[in-house]
Amino acid sequence: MTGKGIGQATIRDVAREADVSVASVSRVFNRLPNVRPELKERVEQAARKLNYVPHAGARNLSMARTGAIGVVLPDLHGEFFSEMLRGMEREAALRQRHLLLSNMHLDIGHGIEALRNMRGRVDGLIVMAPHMNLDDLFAHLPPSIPAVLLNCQDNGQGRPELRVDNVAGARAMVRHLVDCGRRAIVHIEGPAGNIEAADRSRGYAEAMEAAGLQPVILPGNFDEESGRRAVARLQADQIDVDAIFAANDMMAIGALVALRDMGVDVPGQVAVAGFDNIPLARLISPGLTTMAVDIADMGARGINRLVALIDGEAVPQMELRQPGLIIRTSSQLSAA
Amino acid sequence: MTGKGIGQATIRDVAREADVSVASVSRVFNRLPNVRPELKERVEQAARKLNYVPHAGARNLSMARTGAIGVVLPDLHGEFFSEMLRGMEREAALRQRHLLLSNMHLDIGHGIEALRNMRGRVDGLIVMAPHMNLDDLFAHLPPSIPAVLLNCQDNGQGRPELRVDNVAGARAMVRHLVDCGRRAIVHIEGPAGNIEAADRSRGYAEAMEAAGLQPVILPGNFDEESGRRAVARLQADQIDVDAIFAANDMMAIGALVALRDMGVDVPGQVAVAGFDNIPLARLISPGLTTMAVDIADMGARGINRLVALIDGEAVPQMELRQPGLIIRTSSQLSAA
DNA sequence: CGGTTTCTTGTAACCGGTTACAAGACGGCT
DNA sequence: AGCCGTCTTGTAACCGGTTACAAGAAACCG
Repeated sequence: MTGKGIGQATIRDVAREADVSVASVSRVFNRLPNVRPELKERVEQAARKLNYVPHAGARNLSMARTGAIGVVLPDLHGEFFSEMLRGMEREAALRQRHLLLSNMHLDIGHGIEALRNMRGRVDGLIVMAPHMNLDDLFAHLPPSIPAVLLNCQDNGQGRPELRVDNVAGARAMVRHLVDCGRRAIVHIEGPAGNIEAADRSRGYAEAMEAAGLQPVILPGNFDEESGRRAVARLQADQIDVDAIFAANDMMAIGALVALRDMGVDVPGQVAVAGFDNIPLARLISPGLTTMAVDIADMGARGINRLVALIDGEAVPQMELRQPGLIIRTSSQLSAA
Repeated sequence: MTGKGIGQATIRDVAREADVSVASVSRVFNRLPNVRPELKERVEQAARKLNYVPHAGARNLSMARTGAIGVVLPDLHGEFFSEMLRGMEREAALRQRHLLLSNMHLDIGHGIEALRNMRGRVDGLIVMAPHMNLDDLFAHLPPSIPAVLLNCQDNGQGRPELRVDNVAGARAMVRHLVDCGRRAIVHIEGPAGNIEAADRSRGYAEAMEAAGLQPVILPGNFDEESGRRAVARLQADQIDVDAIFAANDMMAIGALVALRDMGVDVPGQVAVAGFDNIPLARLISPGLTTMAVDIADMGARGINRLVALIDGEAVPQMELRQPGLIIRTSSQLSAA
């Protein structure tokens, strides 16, 4: 035996110490009403003496309920995910649930393994996987585990879903930029295969066409650095531009910083806009115009739905949330 | 019976289906070598047919090991915690561990309950509680559960600890500001009762005294708004100031924004400095001078230590990490 | 061919709780 | 006193895995 100590007291130890049955100890700890005060006192004393703490794992097994929720995210970089997690945590704490983190690093085989590992560990799953096909993902999972999907691609499993209307949001942003007098509006796209990126790109293209303007799309992958690179590319290729609409705020900020370094005036010469309204968007200078998705709230609602689902209540199959335009300095009217 | 479905297949179902014993099924799933290929094939086929996924909870109970690590944080606001969490997640994934989140909202009674709830759910704990007395916290917990403390107050429990040398960092920052020619250096403090805030405040006061300068301390509580308020207070009270050293970056940024709104030139009239080097510090304009703590790395090392501890290896009792000065535009030499 | 070793497989106890069920204690009633 | 209902308490099965141990089969040996 290692030096790990004598192991912790179990419910049977307490029962022996208090000279009662395990059932009684269980009743005391679960605050069931039908237990004589004198006996209750004896049990509590014994538990204190042995420094007994109930073993949650054993409890979970016998009750077939863990009180935990599995959160499967593609990544943890940036404020987007931390905001989402914050919202989830708030709601979960409110409902006496824990959050079990698991990120699936792009690779689907790994993702499936991650999901299977959750069985018996959590009561339900929140899955945010804008970058992968969910049919593949859920195919290897028993269908009875409750799950709520956040910003995922279409799925045939009929699971409840929360989504942001990215197409409409992107359209609205283009219209705003046009209203500000911009014409040469360039879009920096998100990573390939990401459904949110694709939707925003589509909204952009549609709105540009509707306005009779020529769409110009540069590649990106949602991080600051790719926003920077896009601007460098614009300069190198001498592309005419009076507005940049990035598919998310981090890229917009990268673009902003790059433009600042190049001495280009924002919004004087070029307007910049993003998407998500991460906390940073308000703090950066100039303030970043963006489409507000209440990220934390979305996470919270996801948890909310999932808990309802776990408790067997009916939940709406799908909710499409409309993002709202937040106008800040970075898209002020151009001198006209 | 509710409409929850017929429940999932268990190891016994698979055993029956494949006409073998549960032990054999277990051996197949745990990849033990001593099982005849033909039998292995039969088990795998049965498992596929029943869509069997092992129940992690049951496994954990019988092996007395969960593969999960409990992370107890005081809050989830702001980039500091999300960076820390990101670092932890990275390291945990590397070591095939899950993270179970739990934040203790300031209240110690609640905190104790949160810790107790972790027994049987996790193999060990990472505790970051700069704002509460750990003796109280751990007194109600069996001492045998492994735990690593991050930036905590002194504790008599002799648990491994990781800490940032906040006093030295604050001193270094004051010296830097003095070197830049600043004399009227005001400190915006963190919340009362927070050990990190107290240490930074102490470092500030010591360094000011050493430089023969008069310390001036304003209250704050680590959020942006309190940085803003401190600046308003400075203006209202007509306090003479040519540098503001906030106890963390978020307050420094609040101060920066407030000064910007007031038309005060940074760093021309007033230098601003923070502490932590959150990602935002680099992006804001002017760039924020700050003390760099590699937050994500610290989280990762915490996990690393904890895993070693769980595995019964020896780990150093305490590590004091030195933060590094990052000079950005917000503290450029004043015109002299 | 019998004895020993090695490999495969199954039986049943165990992890630490919960809980259905039964039995005993007690009080109130006729 | 006898009967019944209510309240308290204990016994033992169960949740779904792992694993010590034993037994049977196969291989190897002299």
